[in-house]
Amino acid sequence: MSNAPKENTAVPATNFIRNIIDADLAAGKHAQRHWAGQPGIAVEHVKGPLDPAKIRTRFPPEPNGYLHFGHAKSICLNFGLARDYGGHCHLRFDDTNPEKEEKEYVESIIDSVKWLGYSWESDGENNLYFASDYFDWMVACAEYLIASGNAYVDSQSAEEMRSNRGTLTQPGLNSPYRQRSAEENMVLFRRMQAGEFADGSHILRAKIDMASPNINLRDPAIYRIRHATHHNTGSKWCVYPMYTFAHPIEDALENITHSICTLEFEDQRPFYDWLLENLATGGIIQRPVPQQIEFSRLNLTYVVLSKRKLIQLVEEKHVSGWDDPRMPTLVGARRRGYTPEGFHLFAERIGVSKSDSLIDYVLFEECIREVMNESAERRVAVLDPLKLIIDNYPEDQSEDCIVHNHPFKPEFGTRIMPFSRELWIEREDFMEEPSKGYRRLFPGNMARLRHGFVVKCVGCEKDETTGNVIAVHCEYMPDSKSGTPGSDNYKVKGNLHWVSAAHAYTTEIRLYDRLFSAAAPGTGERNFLDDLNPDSVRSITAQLEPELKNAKAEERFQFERHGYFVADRIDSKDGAPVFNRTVTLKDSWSGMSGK
RNA sequence: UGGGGAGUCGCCAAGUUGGUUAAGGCACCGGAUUUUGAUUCCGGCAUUCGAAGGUUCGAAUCCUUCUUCCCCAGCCA
Repeated sequence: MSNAPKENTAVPATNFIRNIIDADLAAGKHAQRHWAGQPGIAVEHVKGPLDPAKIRTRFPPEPNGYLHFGHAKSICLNFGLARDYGGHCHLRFDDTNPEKEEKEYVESIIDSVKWLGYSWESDGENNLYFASDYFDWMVACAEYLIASGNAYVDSQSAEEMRSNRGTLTQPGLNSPYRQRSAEENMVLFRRMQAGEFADGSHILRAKIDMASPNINLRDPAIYRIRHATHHNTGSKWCVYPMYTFAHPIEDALENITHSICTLEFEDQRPFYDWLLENLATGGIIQRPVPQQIEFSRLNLTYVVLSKRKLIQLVEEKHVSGWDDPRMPTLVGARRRGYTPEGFHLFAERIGVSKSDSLIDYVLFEECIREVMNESAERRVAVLDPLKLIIDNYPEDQSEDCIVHNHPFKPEFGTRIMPFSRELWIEREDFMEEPSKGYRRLFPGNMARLRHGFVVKCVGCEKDETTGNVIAVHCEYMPDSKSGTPGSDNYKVKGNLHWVSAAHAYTTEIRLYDRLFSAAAPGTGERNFLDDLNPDSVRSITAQLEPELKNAKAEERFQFERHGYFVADRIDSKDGAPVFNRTVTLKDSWSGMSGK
């Protein structure tokens, strides 16, 4: 088998984040951090040995929805960096808002990260964390800020705060409560914690600069009152930290070295640094403090990734659910048949940068094909069946054809396909009046029934009323059987796939196409729903080779000349699989349809 | 008219202390092989780095001006 792909000799991908890490490592920036074996404040960590992890990154989803392709980019980045640099990547649930988060999402996120092939357990560490487990420390940090005069309790209403924040071009106004003493602030914050106040009546703010040109520095809210039940802490707390405040502390407690997030948090970085510098000065956390690094989020053509829009697709039933194979969620991708390895390749190929990008979906599809071309066994499926009758083949006879499971991987073995007088072939593989360049079946032409015999087309039968072709007739060449001596004496251009009608496994196949027909759904004034592709799924009844009856849920195959398919993990039964088309094969023949 | 970012081939993206003909991938276009019109292979594909000036023997890399796009005024993350 000579056409195996050559080894990938491409230079390893580099990017600005790797450059930063390379420089940090060369400078020994993080070499002196201690690690207590678990997250903690400085006094805990210093008791531990030097951190064995060269770097620590983290993937910090809020458990308020399902993971999508954008998260996959971040997951591959963070876990990939940790793997490549001898570090650890933590999976951390950023669950600081009790009203939006649910356990259901936690489970799904864990499943999806595992499915992508990553683990937060290694070297005796289990780095799965919940920000909500740090609430005691966060309160302590807040109280330190109060004690050091860097935070105060504001008693303005949300509306007053907003109007006093100023605008993009005008500075804000100091709150009338800004000058409260540290003692008074401490008492008030303790009473907030004790549940003495109603939601919204008071709020803890960092005391920075109401005139800052960076609005995030205009005394940002850091702790709010929320009388709500939290998925993890139940009703233990009635005050919850804001992301702005919580995230840097989570990173510091976990010894994160490189805190990688998306571009919209860039304006947040000065506060990130301000907070951590304060806490390090107070001896609460170790130095050096974590560094926030921002990269551009993933945008894909023909796809929407905003949570709001995905929810709308599900709730308004434009799709069957979060795991609909057309959804850009990871649960959807899994059902569709996309592979973790495909995501890895994709993440590697798209790279990481700070420029806003819109990646062509075909790039993703090509990654999937590339992975599946290597790994998927080949099978035969006739999607649009037309009867082929071999006139000179005995009616009551059948014979075995031995077929390789993979064209360039002999180790994948062989299987048997029964051949008989009546076969199913693809309707588009016959043309009574062939178009230019057509090399399949037409009266007088010879073609090979792949893995079987060469046949010569002798005519067709038509429905008398509709004029549709209902059967094609051929004569076969008994000495042309694939794998037998002399079979190559027949030089034919056309190669068609087929399934013995008497032996076929008849089942449902779902042909998926892109969910949206516009490259950028909902651009401008358009509603993204107006760009929904009306033909994004088509369910058909197909004739498959008998071997496919034994396919297990989630088994992937290449259906030759069609594409890659997966046995649906939800709807397949033992001995009765149904298939989803993951992606078509590339096709440079313009006459081929069915895409 | 505030602040923070980004503009290198159709789509991504290397390059960043200025130094020979501007990596690589995807797409695309040839051509070879092929019992998948798939795969594989071979070849082609930016005199130019948002624009205009300037510095220099020499600039995508430095300076100036201009321009386009993205983000920020939640007690969301």
